[in-house]
Parts: sequence; structure tokens; C-alpha cells
Amino acid sequence: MVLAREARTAPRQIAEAVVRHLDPQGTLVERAEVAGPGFINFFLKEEWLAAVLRGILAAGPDYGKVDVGRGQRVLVEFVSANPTGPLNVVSARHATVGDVLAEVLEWAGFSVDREFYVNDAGNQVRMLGAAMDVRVRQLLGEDAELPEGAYPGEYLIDIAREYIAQYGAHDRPQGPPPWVGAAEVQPADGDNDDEEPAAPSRKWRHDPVYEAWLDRLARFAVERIVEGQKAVLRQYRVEFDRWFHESEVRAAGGPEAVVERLRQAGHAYEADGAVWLRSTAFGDDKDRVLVKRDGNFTYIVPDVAYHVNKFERGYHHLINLLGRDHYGYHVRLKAALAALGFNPDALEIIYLQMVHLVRGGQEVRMSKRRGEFVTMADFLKEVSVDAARWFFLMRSTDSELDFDLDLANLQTSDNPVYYVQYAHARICSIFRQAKAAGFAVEQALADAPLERLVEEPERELVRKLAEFPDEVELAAVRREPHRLTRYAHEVASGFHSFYTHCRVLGEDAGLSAARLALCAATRQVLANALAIMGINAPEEM
RNA sequence: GCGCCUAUAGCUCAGUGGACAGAGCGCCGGCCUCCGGAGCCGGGUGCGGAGGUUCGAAUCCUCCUAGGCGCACCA
Repeated sequence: MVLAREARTAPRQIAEAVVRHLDPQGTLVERAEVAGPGFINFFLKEEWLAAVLRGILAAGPDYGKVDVGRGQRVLVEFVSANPTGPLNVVSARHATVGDVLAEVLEWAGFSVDREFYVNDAGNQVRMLGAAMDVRVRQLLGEDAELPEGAYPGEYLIDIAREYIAQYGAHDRPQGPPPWVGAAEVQPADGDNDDEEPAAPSRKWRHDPVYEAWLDRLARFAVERIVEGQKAVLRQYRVEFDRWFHESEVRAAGGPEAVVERLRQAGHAYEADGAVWLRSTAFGDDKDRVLVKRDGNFTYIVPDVAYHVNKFERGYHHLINLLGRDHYGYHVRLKAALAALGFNPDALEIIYLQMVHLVRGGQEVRMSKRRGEFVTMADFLKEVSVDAARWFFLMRSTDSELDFDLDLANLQTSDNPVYYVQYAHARICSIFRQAKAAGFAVEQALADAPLERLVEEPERELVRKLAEFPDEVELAAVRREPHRLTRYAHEVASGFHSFYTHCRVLGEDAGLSAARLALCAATRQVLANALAIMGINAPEEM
């Protein structure tokens, strides 16, 4: 049909010509027929079903792996939450999608690393130090108030207490903190609940001694907070190959080098006391500041340096998962990389939509500004890792996600993750029964007369199992890990249907063996799919 | 104002040029002498609107409508 125009021939005629010239000898194709407006239907030989099952059983835990990646090195950067507080539920969605995307890319033949970027430098760390200072002084019985824009979260009180316990507070400067008496600064925008604290810190008094103290406090807090983030992610079964610190990039002079290279290349210029990137030359709708009037780098500079570092480490392709609230950032980042001579197409940004928690049909309100948000740790006290991973994976990345806490905790078939796990457990149970009945399972699987699987539910299930490698490839290539939940559910559904219609263990030993082989293949596919998703495949429930 | 995302069944969502548009939930009705009923089977309504491209459009293009997000010398 695609050729019809070019060949100036009716689609059906082309199809008929193709079919006439097909030689199915020695293939699994029985015959081919022209259908409809010009489709060609291939009818597969009965042997195909048996070949699929034998292939699955032979490949075992490797069934589903494909090699579209051909070993290309890919770096997936995800979560990368600020080291200024514990991870929240939004990070949990990022952790799930990033981890499973990385895993499915591995299955598709890419060589993948997972990385977490820790923004442990710059203004926000200074604000963290300020909040720590206030908490320390409050713990020592002084009157102290958080400066404008500081992190209000109470988690810092515990960390401040730890700091005092470990180091005391003797090296604390005696004078007033640099923000006291500084000019009042209006909050950036009073009505947005979710925005990060404002950053009026350049209005602070110059006080190097106090700044050094704030820096000590901030470093201590960052270390504790990052340890906490690592711990909860480990509990969530996400392991990063590397935690890359912004301070590493800065210590190596990365930001300075980036600005210098951009100047050399003629893509940076000075205006209004700042240094600008001519990003409009690379598709951005305005030029962007690189070095602020106060001499500090904007966020993008160390980040560009970090990405240069990624390329220098030999990755062919970079994938970053960002929150929807960072939308548009990729234009700037790609512009800067292109200005430095890198291929901007080697960087791919995926934006994840919002998460809403729903309990009892009501949305759970979360606000960063008021320090009210559901931490990932608290969240995992309510929801199992298996359920959480499934639910966060269920939706496509560009769709908002309502996480129904009540449904995720249900242990019934209403809950899709249980439905799938139940199918796996049920198959395991059949094998326990078979062994108890004295069935020589290994032998039966090896010699099973697979041609006896002729019932429609049996054949339908085999066809579904055969799709798994394609599903892996599509999930990887299209960056759609959510396909895996749908596919696993379909396999489970196909199995339950087969199970209800076909008795596995019976008096006909040959038929039983063939059906056991189908069960074994199904169990393998479910286990492999769940393994990619990082979800347990229980033998009993 | 500019840019991006979303709009598909009562609800939540799949479906990125092909055959009658799918699943889960909800609703109605069936199925347990037997391998785990945490299961199975049946029942019906839909592509936000208008144009266009194409042999063929939920899918691509244009405009419109509605919702969300972004447009910092914040990170």
C-alpha cells in the first residue's frame, strides 16, 4: 500500500506479486494470503508454537533480551534531588521510571549507567547553612529566626542536634548572622505554594568568618541528607552507579573552563555587568546569563560542565529525567552544549509529569514552602515497594499520575500488581502439586509433546509470550517503560484464562507435560518482566 | 503574549498512517465434586470541535475550545 503510488499499481496487485514470489520452504511460514485492501497475512505452521515455547525455556532468565543497543553506552541521570531535604513522593516516581528505563535499556542491549547529580554547591547550600545556624542557636536556647527564603523543614533540627553532639558549638561566631539587619527583600512570587525558597542572600552583610561557619554546617547537613536519600533509594531497590557531586565539577574548575571556552568560541559576551550565553543562536528564545553581576555562576554553568564531563567519560547518549517544573531547560542546556561543539541530539531530556497522592478519594495536599510534603520514607511505610513501583510505572511519563494509596494497599485482584504476582504464585503452586504427585517435571518439560497444545486459550497464551522481546525493545526504544505493566497484566490474564479452561495435571501424562511446559514458559516471562520492573515474583502469597 | 503537554467508554488510562478503536475499575448476569475463586465467562457506550493531507487518520498539518506546565542575574 505504501508502494502503490510509486509503483503506480493497485495495492492488491503488488501484494499478489509479492505473495507469488514468496518461498516459505524451510521457514515457519505455512502460507501467505492477500487480504483486505492489500495486506499480506502470513499463516504460521503449527510448529511455530512449539518453537516459541522451546525458545523461552532454553533462554530462561535471558528470554526477552534483544540487541538493538549493540553495546552503545548510555547514561541515565535521574532523581538528582537537591541535598537540602529528604526525598519526597515525586522523587519516587522519578526513581521508578529512571531505574526501570535503565534496566529495560540494558535488556535491549545498551550498556547503561545510572547516575544521581548532587547539587551540593551554590546558593541553596548557603541557605541550608543559614537554616542550620538558626536551628543550632535555637537548640542552644537563643532567640533566632529563619532568614527570608530559608528551608523551614523541621528535619534540620535533628541534624543540628547531631552536629552539636558531634562537634559542639564552640567554633560558632559570636556576632549576629549576616542576614540580620540586611535589606528586606520581597519574596519572588507570593502565591506559588510549590516553589523553592527565594534567594535574597546577596543582600547579606559581608562576613567571611560567619560564612565559613555556615559552610561547615551546610556540608555536615548535606552529607547527612544525602546519606538519608541513599538509604531510602536502596530500600526502594534503586542503586546508582555513581553519585556525582557538583562540588567535584567546581573543584576541578569546570565552570570557569566552560565560560572560557564559550568566550573563545565567540558564543559568550558581557553586558550589564554579567556574562551571557548567546543561546538565541542555537534556537533559544532569549540569551541566558552565565555569570551573574555578583560574580556567581548561574545554575546552568556547573551543569554544562557536568555534561561535558559525561561526554568525556565516553557515553554515546545521555538521558536526563527532569520534573515538569523544569520544562524548557533543555533548550538552554542543549544550546550551551552545541556552542561547545557537542552534538545536542546526544542529550535527551524526559520530563515527568506531576504526582498527586489520593487517599479516601481526596487529594493529599503537599507544599514545599510550608515544609509539608510526604517524604518517600513515610510513603514507603504505607505502601509496599512492589505496589509503589508498579503504580509509578503504570502511566506514561507525560501523563499526570494520581497515586491511589487505598488501591495500592488492597490485596485483591482490583490491585493489578497482586493480579500479576498471583499468576506467578499460582504457577509455582502447580509445580509443587506436580512434584508432590510424583511427576518427573524436568523430564516432562524436556520431552513434552508441545503439538498437543491446540486449545484456543493455550495458543493465545503462547502468542502473548512470543511478544515479550518486542515489548522489551519498544519499551526501551520509545522510552516507554509503562508498557511493561500493561504487558505483564496481559500475560497474567492469558494465563488465568488458560488455567480456568485447561486442566494442567491430569491422567493424560503427555498433555500434562505439554501444559506444564506452557506453565513454565509463562512463569519465566512473568518473572523476567517483573525483574525488569524491580518487582518481586513471589512463589507463594 | 510566546512555547510545550494533555483531551479516547460513566471513571482511570492504552493505542505515534492500516482491517470491526482496546484494558482495568464501576454496573448487570452467569461459573467452584477437580491443580490457589486473590480466578474465569458474557453484556455497551467513545476518539473535544471544524477544516485539510492520504487509497486509508485517534495517529500527520491548520485553526478553535478546555485543562495543566513553563517562559529568572532561582535551582
